[in-house]
Amino acid sequence: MTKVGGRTRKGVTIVEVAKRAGVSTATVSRVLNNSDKCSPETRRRVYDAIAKLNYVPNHSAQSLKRQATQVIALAIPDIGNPVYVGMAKAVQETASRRGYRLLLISTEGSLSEEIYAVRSLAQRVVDGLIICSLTVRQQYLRELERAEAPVVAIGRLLDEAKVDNVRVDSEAGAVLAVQHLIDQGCRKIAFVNGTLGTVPANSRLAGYRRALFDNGLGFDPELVVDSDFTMMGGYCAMGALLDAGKDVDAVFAANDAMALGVLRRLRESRVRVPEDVVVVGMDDIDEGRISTPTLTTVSLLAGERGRIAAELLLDRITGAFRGEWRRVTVTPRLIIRESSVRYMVDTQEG
Amino acid sequence: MTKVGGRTRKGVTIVEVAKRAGVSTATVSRVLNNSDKCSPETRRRVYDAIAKLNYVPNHSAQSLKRQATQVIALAIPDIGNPVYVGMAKAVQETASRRGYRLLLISTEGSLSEEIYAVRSLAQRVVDGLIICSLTVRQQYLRELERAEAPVVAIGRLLDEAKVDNVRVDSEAGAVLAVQHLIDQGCRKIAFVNGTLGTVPANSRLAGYRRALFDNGLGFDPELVVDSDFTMMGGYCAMGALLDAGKDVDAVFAANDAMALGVLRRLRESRVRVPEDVVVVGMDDIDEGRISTPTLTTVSLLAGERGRIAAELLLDRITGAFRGEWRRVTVTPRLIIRESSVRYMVDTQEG
DNA sequence: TTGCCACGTGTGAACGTTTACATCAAGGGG
DNA sequence: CCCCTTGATGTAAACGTTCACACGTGGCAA
Repeated sequence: MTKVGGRTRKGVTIVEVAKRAGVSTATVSRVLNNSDKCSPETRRRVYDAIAKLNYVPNHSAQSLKRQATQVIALAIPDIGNPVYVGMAKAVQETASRRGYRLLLISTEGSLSEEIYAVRSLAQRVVDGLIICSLTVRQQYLRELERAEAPVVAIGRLLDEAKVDNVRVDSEAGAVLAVQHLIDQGCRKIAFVNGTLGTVPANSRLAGYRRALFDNGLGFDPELVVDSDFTMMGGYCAMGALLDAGKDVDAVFAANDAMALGVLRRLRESRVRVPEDVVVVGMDDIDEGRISTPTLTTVSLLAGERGRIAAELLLDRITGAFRGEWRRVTVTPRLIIRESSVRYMVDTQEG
Repeated sequence: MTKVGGRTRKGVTIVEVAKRAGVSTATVSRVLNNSDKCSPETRRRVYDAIAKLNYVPNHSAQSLKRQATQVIALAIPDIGNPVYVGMAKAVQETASRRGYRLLLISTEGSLSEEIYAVRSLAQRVVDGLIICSLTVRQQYLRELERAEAPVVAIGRLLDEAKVDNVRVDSEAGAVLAVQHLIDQGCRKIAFVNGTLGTVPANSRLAGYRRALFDNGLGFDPELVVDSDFTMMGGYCAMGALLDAGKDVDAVFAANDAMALGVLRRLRESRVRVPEDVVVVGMDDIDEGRISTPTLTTVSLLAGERGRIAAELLLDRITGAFRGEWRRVTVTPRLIIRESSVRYMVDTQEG
C-alpha cells in the first residue's frame, strides 16, 4: 500500500525487518535499543534491512509497551500572551534538548480546562505536565496533588500544596518597582492593578503597599485602579485616573501590557513620560523595548521559570529525582529604561 | 499500585471495568465508542463501573489499534516570533475545536530540522503536519511530496509542488504598501529587505519593484538595503541609509520587526515620522499597534493562514477531503496607522 | 411449525513493540 | 572429558485497545 488520494499506508514493521535480516524481531529490537548485546555481524544485517526497507519504529506501539510517550504537555492560559510565549519557548527548548516533544494546551484560564488537562494525564498521552494558572482554588490543588503523572505548577500556590512548584516572588518584584519610583523622587504613586482575585494581582498590590509603608508613605486607596492585565485595560485605567483629576507623579502598572496602555493614554493627553509622570511595568515583554519611551519594568523571568519547570518535570519523569515535592522561587529583577529615568530621555536600552 | 515518591502507577484497564460490570471487554469498548448498539441496562452498568473505578482509556493503546493519534504537529521556525505565535494560536484553536491536540515543533529554520519533522511522520506520533518554512529547496519539496502522512505547507512553494499549500501573495502585499506610499506623495522610497534568498525577501522585493514600475518611477538599487527580518537589523539598515546621506521620503520595510527598528533609528536621529519620512511595515504584529507612531502595515493574515491550514489538514486526515493537492492563497490587507498618514498625527487606531 | 432477521453480546485476533525466559553453541577450568 | 559460564539469539507473552465474526435469543412472517 502506498499513499493514494489522502489514504495513508501501513508502515513497514519490525517483522518485515526481522524477516529481511534473517533474525527474530527480538533481535531487531535489541539492536535498536541496547545495541551492545548482539554480534557486530547481526547488527550490520539489521541496519542494512532497516535502511533498505525504510523502517521507522511505531511510536504508539513503543509508548504502549514502554509505558512512556516521550512527550510532555504545557498548559497555559493564553498562547498569544508574550509572557507565556517566552515560557513556552524555554520549555520547548529544554524538552527538545532532553529528547522530549512538547504538546501545547490552551486553557483559556478556565478552571474546568485546567482540571481537564490534569485529568487527561490518566490517558497517558503525555508523560508529564507543566501547568500555569492565574487563580488557585482548592479543587485545582486537589487535582494537582492526585494527578496520575508528574506535574509541575508554575505560579504561586498555597504554601501547604504538595506539588512541584516554580514561582516568582512577585510581591518582592512590586516592592522593587515601587522602591525605584520612590528613589526617583516620586511620592504620589498610582497603582494600576490587574484582574482582582488572581494571585498576581494580590501579591503585586501587597508589594505596592509594603513599599509605601517601608518608606513611610501613606496608602491612598484612590490611587489604586483595578483593571484586567490587558493593554486596553491599562489605557482605560489611566483614563480614569486622569478624569478623576488626581495629582500623580508616577504610575506602577501590575504588568507591561497595562503599562503600555498607560503610556498610550498619557501620550494622548500630552502628559510627558518620564518628565511629568514616571511609569513602571512588570513582566519584561519584548514590546517594552520598543515602546516610546522604552518601558522600565521588573522582569519576572518567564523563560527562566519555564526552563526550571521543564527540568524539574523531566527529572521527575526520568526518575533522576525521587524525593518529595520541591519549590523553586526565582527573584525578580528591575530593568531600568526610559520611562522612569528623568535625567536622560533618549537612546537608552535596558 | 499507587503513586509513591514519583513512581507512577498502572492505570485501571478495560478488563477490570468489564469484570466489574459483568460483561466482556468488547461490550465496554462498544459502550464507549458506538453506544447505540447495546442495551440501556448494559450501558448503565458499564458507566457505573467506569465511574467507580475511575477508568480512563489508554491513549497509546487506542492510537495503536486505531492507527490514529488525534494529534497534529505544527512546525515553525521560531516560537518567539509574533507572526508564528498568531499562526500557532489559530492552529491550536482550530485543532482543539475539532478534537485534536497540538504538538509544537521548533525547526529553528534549519532544513535538517524541517526534514526531520516531515520524516518523523512515519513514527505516527501525529496524524498530520503543518509546516512553515522560509526557504524552499528541492530536497524539502521532495520530502513533502513523499511524506508518510498528510502535510500542509504554509508559505510559497514552487508552482509545480504537489502538496497542500496555504500561501499569501506577499508580492501583492508589497505592491499595496508601496502604492500607498506613492499615494501619500512619496517619490524617494527606500526598501529595507529581509534575509536574502528567503522566499519572502524575494517576493517583497519583486513587489517593491513592480509598484515603482507601474507608477513610472525608477528603481534605484542604492535605496535598497538588505537586512535580516529582525528589529536590530532594521535599526542598522536605517542607520546605513542615513549615513549614506540618501535623500529619502519613505521607507518600506519587508516586515514589522524591521520597521520598528527603522522607527527607532529615525527617532534617535530626530527624523520625524510621518512628517519627514513615512514608514510602512508588513505582517501586522501587535507591537505595531503600540509603537510611536503606530505602524502602518500590510497584514499577511498569519492567523487566517494558520486556521485554513488546520482546516485543510484535518479535512485530509478525517477523509472529508480526498482529492488532489490544493492551494489556497489569501490576499493581504493594508492597515493604515500613524506612521504613514501626514495630515493627522495623533490618536488613530487601525 | 419453520425459517429468517435483528439485536445484543462474547470470543479472539489483531495493532507493533519490548523483554523475561529458554535455548544453544562455544570456551575454559577442573 | 565434563560441567559450568558466557554471550547471542529465538520464543512467546505481554502492553490496552478495537473490531470482525460467531453465537444465541426472541419476534415475526409464511
